[in-house]
Amino acid sequence: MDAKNLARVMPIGSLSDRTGVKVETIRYYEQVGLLPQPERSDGNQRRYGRAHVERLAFIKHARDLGFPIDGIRALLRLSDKPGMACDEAHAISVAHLDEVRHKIARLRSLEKELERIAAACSGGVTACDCAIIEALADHAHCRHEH
Amino acid sequence: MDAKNLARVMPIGSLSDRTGVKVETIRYYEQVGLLPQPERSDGNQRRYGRAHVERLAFIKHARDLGFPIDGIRALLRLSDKPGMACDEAHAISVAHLDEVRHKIARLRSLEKELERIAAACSGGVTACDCAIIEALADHAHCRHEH
DNA sequence: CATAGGATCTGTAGCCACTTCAGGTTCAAG
DNA sequence: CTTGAACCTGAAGTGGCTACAGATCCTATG
Repeated sequence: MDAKNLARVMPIGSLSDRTGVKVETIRYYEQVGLLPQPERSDGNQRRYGRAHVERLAFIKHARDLGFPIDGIRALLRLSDKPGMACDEAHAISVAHLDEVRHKIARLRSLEKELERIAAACSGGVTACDCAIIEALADHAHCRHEH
Repeated sequence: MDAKNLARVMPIGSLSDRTGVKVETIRYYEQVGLLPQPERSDGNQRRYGRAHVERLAFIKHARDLGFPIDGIRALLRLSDKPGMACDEAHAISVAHLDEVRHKIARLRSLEKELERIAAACSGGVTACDCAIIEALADHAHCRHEH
């Protein structure tokens, strides 16, 4: 019974518990227009329903996947008026995927460079003076672009 | 001759050109204590020398490698008093390398998930209603953790 | 039914690492 | 000497929250 009641007129803390999104973040999402303003209790506290849970779960999932707020706003707009939406949703996702791949590529070249730099000096005080700092001081030492 | 003169009493724009760091960013680095305050012209404009070029190049290189400002501050402190520094520099670099590797791992699992989601709907208007939006709405569909 | 204390409210400031802007001053070429 | 590019300061904006202060509300217990 409790669960059902909660589903109808949840306060913000319960919504937070259900979705794993912090209370402050929920208020932030409302402020920036991702979540619609919910009804309020007599004492002016937010009361959420099932629709809010679903929408916030959608937002959280997309954020976890790294979509920026603006991208999510676009996806939500599409999901509100379904039908024609597919092409556009696909484009947004593919663009995001592209970005993720670029980030991966970039980080991998950083990884290689950092490995090289860190290996140059294994940490003994005597051996270097200091290879890491020297490597950072002179870009010409690098074997990879960044 | 011009190059040598520039090397002695460069204005901020030339320092920017030489290092590839934007003018505003240079002033920002000064403000947060990464770059020492340079001498000023009679008209109160910054004049930089060779030492600044080197230090700024170090900073830029480290930033390009993704070191946070605080890490760079630490590395610079070490490079100022050489000798004992190596252990610490090594620790900072290895910690950073670790972080980079974590980011890569995380991004790779996002990549997989986005690939799956984007492939579910190839973009044709007719076929889906819409698989992407559905996938985002329900975390339970996911094949990977995130 | 009173009260205690946890949950919620608003509004503001802080985080990182810059970027942008407004409104002024200085410098160097012609 | 004039023009216009470069430079100056200080404040505000960016994204995506997080943290706080000080007030109010809600509900479980005595």
